[in-house]
Amino acid sequence: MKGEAKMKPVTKAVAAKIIDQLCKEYPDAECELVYKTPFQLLTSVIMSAQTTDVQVNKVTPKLFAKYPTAKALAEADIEDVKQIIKPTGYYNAKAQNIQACAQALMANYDGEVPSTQEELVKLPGVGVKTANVVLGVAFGVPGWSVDTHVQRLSGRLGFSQNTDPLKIERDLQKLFPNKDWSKYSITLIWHGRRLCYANKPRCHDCPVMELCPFYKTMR
DNA sequence: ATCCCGAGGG
DNA sequence: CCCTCTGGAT
Repeated sequence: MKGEAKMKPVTKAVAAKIIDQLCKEYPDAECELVYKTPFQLLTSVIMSAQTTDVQVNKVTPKLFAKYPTAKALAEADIEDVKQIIKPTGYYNAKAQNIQACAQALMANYDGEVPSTQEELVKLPGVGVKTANVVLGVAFGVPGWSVDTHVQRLSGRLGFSQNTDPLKIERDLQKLFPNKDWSKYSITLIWHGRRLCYANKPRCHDCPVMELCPFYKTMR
C-alpha cells in the first residue's frame, strides 16, 4: 500500500473537476457505521482501525445492546468486551481503548462526547483521524479524515505529494473549500472502496481516469 | 499474500 | 522515524 511513486500535482481547477465528478458518481456517500448516539459512533470509529466497517457493524449490535452508554461500557467486564469485539482485530488494545475512553467521558464530560478536535484527541484510542470522523459525522464540523483511502487517493489523484496524514490534510485544506471537506472525505473513501483499490485498482471503470495522474502512468 | 475509514509506544 | 497489535475478506 505504501511507497507508490509520487504523482504530478494537479491544478486547483483539475482537482475541482475530479472531486465534482466523484461526488456525482457517489451522491449517497455517507458514513456506513451503524450507531444511535455520538458515544456509539465514537466507539465504532475507534474499533474501525485496520478493519472494515462491515466487520465493525457485525459486533456493534451485541456490544451496544449490552453496553449502550459510556456509563455501561465504563463499568463492563473487560474480558466480555474483548470477546464481543474480537472479529474486528486488535481486540486487546481496542477493548482497553473503548473502555478507557468511556471512563474518560464519564470522568470529564458527564458521559457525553466532546465536540472539538482538541478534546477528542485527548481521549484514549482517539487520534486525529478518528476525531475528525466524529466531528464531521456527529457534529457537522467540516474536516478531512485522512485514512488509508484518502491517503492513497490523494497521492494518485495528484492532490498531495506527501505521505504524512497531517501534511496531506493541510494540502487538501488548501486545495478545496472548507464547507465541503467532510463530504469530499467520504466521497474519496467510497471511491477507494469501490474502484480505486490499493491493489489492482479498476482504472478502466473509473469516471475520472482521463483526469487522473496515476492512470496516465498506467498506460 | 495483501489490505482494511489507526493509535500508542519506543 | 520505526514497530506492534489482530482477525477476516479477497
